[in-house]
Amino acid sequence: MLINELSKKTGLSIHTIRYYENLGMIKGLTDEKVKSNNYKHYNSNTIERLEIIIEAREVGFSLAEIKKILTSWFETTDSKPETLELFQAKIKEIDDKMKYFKQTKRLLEKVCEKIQNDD
Amino acid sequence: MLINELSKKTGLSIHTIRYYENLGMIKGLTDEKVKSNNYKHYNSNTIERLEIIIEAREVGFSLAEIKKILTSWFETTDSKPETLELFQAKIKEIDDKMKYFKQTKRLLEKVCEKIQNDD
DNA sequence: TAAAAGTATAGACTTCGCTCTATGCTTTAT
DNA sequence: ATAAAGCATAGAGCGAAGTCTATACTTTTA
Repeated sequence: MLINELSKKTGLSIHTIRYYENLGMIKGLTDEKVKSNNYKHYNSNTIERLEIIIEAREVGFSLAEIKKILTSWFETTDSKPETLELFQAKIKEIDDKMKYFKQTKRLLEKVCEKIQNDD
Repeated sequence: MLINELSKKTGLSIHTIRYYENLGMIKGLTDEKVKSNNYKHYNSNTIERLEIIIEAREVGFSLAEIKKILTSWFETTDSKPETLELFQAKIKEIDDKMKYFKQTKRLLEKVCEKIQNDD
């Protein structure tokens, strides 16, 4: 599929997809058989990768961090202990953030109660 | 307490604290009795506010949004329905983000398993 | 009393993550 | 065959959230 279809399937703008491609987070391939253009083709793996990007950026991970996650998940075969440690640290980060989420949610709920009781 | 102490108690840099003060998210008071300087004094309420800021920015809320939360929590007495709706929407946002958190956490756990099994 | 450290204000600079514009080539539609 | 739409690259611009620097005054310390 070409970039337009990819954009529609993921909900990301064409500009954003190209931005991620420039950062090396996804990769389209130009069809060797067609030499008249250099249009890039994307496959279902690209969609998978973009969905992971969307999820992880919601969590607040930087694009650089997300790139590492993608590499370890899709490309790397070696099992470096430091990579393992990195991701274990990320899991801990998520758990920590969950705490902030729960606290902030509770605060917002209290704010709502306060507003409703001020009638 | 002066800004240096506030910085140490919250872990935020003096620059960041001043930045938040310029945005109107916190407010220090100059001691009227001391006219020779205009040093600002902060109290425990400022610490509370900064702790809320730290929590909520982890959640991904913008400083403008956080400012609204602070105002509703500490200052406002009126109960506008649109404010209530705003915060209810924010609570929903948090719930949605929680889903992404769980998915990303699961992915990271799988990445860790993959690394460990590749031995 | 002189030096060092703390405080305030203003504004420049930086990074991140887009977003948009210009230009030019290719393909599709009429 | 011409116009419209799609694709690519390069680079400019932007808003958010800091971060840093310069300058000047005040307070503390030696």
